[in-house]
Amino acid sequence: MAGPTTDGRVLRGEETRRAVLRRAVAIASVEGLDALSIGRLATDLGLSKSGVFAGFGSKEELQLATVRAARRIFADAVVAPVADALPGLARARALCENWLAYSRARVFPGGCFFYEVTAEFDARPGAVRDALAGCAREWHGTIVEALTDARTAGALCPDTDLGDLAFALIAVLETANSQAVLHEEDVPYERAGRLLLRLLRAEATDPADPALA
Amino acid sequence: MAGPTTDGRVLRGEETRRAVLRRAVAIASVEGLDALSIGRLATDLGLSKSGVFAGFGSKEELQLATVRAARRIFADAVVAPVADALPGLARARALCENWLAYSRARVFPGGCFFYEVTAEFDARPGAVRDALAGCAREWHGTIVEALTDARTAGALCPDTDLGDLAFALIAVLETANSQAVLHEEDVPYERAGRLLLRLLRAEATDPADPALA
DNA sequence: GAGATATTAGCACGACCGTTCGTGCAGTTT
DNA sequence: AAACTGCACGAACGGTCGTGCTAATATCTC
Repeated sequence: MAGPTTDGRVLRGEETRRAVLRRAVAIASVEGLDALSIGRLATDLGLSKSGVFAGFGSKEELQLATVRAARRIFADAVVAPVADALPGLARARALCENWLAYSRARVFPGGCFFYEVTAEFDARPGAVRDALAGCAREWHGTIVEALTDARTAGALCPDTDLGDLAFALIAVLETANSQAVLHEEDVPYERAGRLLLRLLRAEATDPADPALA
Repeated sequence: MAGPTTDGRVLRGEETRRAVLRRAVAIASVEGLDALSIGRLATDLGLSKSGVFAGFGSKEELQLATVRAARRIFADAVVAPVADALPGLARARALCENWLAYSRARVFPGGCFFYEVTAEFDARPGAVRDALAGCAREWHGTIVEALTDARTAGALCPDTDLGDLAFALIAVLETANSQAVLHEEDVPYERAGRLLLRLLRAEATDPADPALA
């Protein structure tokens, strides 16, 4: 019945949960989800260990909540802004450019949260891995969707393998992030920008398409 | 003056060190270098904690030794076999194909050791990060060297940016590993195989070069 | 043989881990 | 005003962590 709760107690609770998660995504992007410790979060935020624990119920639930929080931040930074862009090729390119900007700006201090954390959990079955696999599929799907629109609109060759193209785009993005963070330099982002355009132009019906300017 | 030691005591020591590292690289490729614990290694191998500790002197030295051990395994699996291949384009391609086979065969149970561990440490300054950055540069250099030979031999366009090309090849390899491990499927390896050839052909003077068959 | 040396074991330490419990307090409901 | 609800607290639990010590045990040198 009641809409969003106005109970001051639960509102305060949600606020501390948010504060914990804000700190958690930052730590995890640098040191991984395993390095999240309840005691450390509590100390950092001036809370009690048991208070932090109670807000999530278990370490794994804290990790899952952290993944969800990161997903939201990523969506806001990378996906949401392309709503303005035209569908199709322009939107696909905007997604990639936004991604590079998101990594470059260190929206998460350790670079892309999902790069760090997926490498950490990709070989460890469990709820966290499943959640991360879901995020990866979602992002992959977002790109494929934009590419599909582009092909439907006639901007991409009809026989282009969209799965391969999306794979290649994502590969360029993630590697740019990885090398830029590891070596602390910007060159990888410049390489990625060039390669992105080449990959799209190679499949475009009109290499001089204004969306690829 | 004695060459390689024949002292049975140090030989035994080296053997247990090797045993520890064999286990360590396997664990680290799945769970990361932070998940390496001296007590766990000791239990797994039926040794005492202090025995394992004494063989390395500190946790960080154990991590560094693990990286060195992984580097050796990688070099043996991926780089060494291409000595037979002709230099140039054929060798560049062989490096990439060997890399895919190395990931696919799970030479390390968690997929590529360096993918896992580099993501873990890329944003954490320290000796481990430096060692990993060195390995990355070395691998990057190996590819660029092969590509340079190929261009010198006239197999690649003279104006090809070899850095960009090496970046793209590595991007495809690492992403294949990442997605294959995360989703437990083989499709990424097939995509990578196709994309590899496309990338090389796009820069080749003769797209029908037998090295790209 | 005796004695030097290098690898391993046993044990203890302080610190931190995730988790559980009982309690206090602020806000809501009646 | 009284009863109830939900968040946060402090203290404590059993474990594991990395790291020091001090023996014990092989192996080498003489």
